[in-house]
Amino acid sequence: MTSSKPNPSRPDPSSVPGAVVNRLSLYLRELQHLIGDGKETISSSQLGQRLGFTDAQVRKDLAHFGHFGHPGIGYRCEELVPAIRHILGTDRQWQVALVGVGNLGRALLGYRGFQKQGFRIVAAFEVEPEDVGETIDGVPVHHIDQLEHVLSEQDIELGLVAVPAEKAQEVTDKLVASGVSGILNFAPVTLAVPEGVSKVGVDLARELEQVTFAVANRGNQGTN
Amino acid sequence: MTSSKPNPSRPDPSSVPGAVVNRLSLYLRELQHLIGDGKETISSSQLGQRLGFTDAQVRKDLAHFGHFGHPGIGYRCEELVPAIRHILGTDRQWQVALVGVGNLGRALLGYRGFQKQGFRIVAAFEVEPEDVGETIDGVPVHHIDQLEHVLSEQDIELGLVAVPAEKAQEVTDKLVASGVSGILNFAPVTLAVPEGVSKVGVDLARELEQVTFAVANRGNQGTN
DNA sequence: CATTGTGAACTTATTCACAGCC
DNA sequence: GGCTGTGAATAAGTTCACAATG
Repeated sequence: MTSSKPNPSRPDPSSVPGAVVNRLSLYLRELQHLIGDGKETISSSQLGQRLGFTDAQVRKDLAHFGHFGHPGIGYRCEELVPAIRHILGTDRQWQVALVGVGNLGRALLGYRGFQKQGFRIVAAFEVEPEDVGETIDGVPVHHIDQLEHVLSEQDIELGLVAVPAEKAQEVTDKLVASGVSGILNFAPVTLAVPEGVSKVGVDLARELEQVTFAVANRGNQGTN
Repeated sequence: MTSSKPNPSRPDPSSVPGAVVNRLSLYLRELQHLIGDGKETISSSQLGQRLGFTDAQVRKDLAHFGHFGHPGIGYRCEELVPAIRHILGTDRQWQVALVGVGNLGRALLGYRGFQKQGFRIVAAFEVEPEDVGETIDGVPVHHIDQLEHVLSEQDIELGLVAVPAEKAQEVTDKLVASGVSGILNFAPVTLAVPEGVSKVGVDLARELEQVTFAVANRGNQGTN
């Protein structure tokens, strides 16, 4: 404990359930759309309605991190967006490395959504000699053996793993050894990462399986 | 109730929590790797260990759907894999339509992981005239106006939405009108779908935000 | 007076622990 | 002896409901 009176804007972050963080990023996305539509404030019930949550859920989630609302008014979009970005850690730029410039890797290099949220892919890596040396969407493709060297110079904190399943763990180990602290993994394997390194996995076939389960068992409207 | 004695292999599927289904597909993936490695049986504790769950969790999840284990032995991989595929609905082929052959759409067309799990993208759609008529990875690209027509002939049940956010709802409405019953959405918006249609959203920037939260708040090992 | 923030009630999910089985 | 399936116990997450508030 640093102070006797708990600071409402910075509660113990490791006690926050993952589901809350997931919803937080959903709130952020929706708020950004709302701002685009010129809306100035939104109530917890309106926001919840758009995303399929209750008003209480929205308020509780946000209350984990501070007092962002205004009684009688709701939440001011322009105020809440930077607050959530701060919580998520995206109130600054993150430099990202990509490993694997196959099909998916190339799509990630061109994906605009990353830049919009402050992510910049600044280096890509491959084993295939024919891809090395190329520049794709402004990003230089290095040989994978250069990974540690390039990362040591560029202050890259996040890694995208877009290699075949068999190579994913090996690549992950290299990223970790090079000091990366978070990984987004597109290979269909569960990666082992050391304590202190975070990872999230995106497996497209698994996502579709969630859909087929719901379809085969009629009426599960599903995760966002 | 259809019978007095509850059938253990087919419980009410809509009562199964989404988180269970999500883990189920993770079990499936791991089991498929295990078979590839020549392992014949696995215990709930071993399987749990590999994925970061408790043994009880694994057993409870599977017990939702039937009696798949063998006391003293564990689960037989070759037996459990088809059982889970049946539960998830992937014990058959699913025909899939893709809308949007930009960056991401093209990557999806070439993605091998879909085919491995029984998904076949059989038609793609675009607005941009220069892409229409093309064949990418063996998949014909039709004009979006042909969507309803093509889908009516091909028994396509799932749709992949890989268009810009502004067009995603419109495209979704068309897919739904054409009889699709499940949607995997890559656009960074929350889609509205009618009752009875299932959807799952994959927002790459949001996934990365889950990583940055964990990194910015040290030690949340993260999903998967 | 619409709307937040929040304890208390409730619901859902996870883990424990052990009888039953191979 | 090793391991499952499961009811009971515990923990976590969600909703209710209402006092506080600009």
